[in-house]
Amino acid sequence: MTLSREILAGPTLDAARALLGAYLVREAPDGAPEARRIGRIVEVEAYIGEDDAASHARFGRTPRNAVMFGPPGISYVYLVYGMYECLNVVTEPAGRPAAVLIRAVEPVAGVPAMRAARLAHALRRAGTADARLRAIARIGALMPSGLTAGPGLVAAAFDISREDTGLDLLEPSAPLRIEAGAAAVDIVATPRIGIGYAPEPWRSLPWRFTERR
DNA sequence: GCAAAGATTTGCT
DNA sequence: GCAAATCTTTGCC
Repeated sequence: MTLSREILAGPTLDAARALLGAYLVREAPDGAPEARRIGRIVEVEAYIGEDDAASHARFGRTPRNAVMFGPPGISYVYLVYGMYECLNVVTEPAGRPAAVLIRAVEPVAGVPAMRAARLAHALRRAGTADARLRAIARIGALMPSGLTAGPGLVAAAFDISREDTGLDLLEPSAPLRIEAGAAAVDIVATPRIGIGYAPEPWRSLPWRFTERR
């Protein structure tokens, strides 16, 4: 199934599978092609409805999650643990709160820009000179895939923040967008990460999708 | 208004 | 393998 508004408007589990293999694209602020960042989406999680005890929508509509109740294809970015931002793609028709969390991408283009953004993010948090040196060494040594191997890291590498909430990710001219790519073939479903607070059966539902490597 | 907890990542034991 | 870092969001008084 190739990515489209229709897919995102449909069942979120189908949308999540369709997002695997699609490209996350961040246009450079100055439009320089060599600084455009592109990543192939390789790990996602689905959050479906107000009944989903792991979803931000479990409290009903709130100021933070309002966009989840809106139309599909829109971005929802939230701050987690006071430190990292995470990008979601809203799914299902307006009125039904659901989204797909982008947990990891495989860098395709713009690796230097991703590394620079990861470093800038880390340096903003580093208080001491020693911490800054460690960050430079650690991030400088990362393989490209390591730059975007987690939801907070994807956001850091692509300069995604809560200000990016509400964008239409399917709009071809959007500065941050998702483009169709070669669909993932071999998909593995496992329980979602970091939701130990949720009771069963939510905690164990296989709503995390990765591409078998 | 206050307190608790969190869709994570990193560093140290 | 575990705890700290860090601050917003939400529930409750």
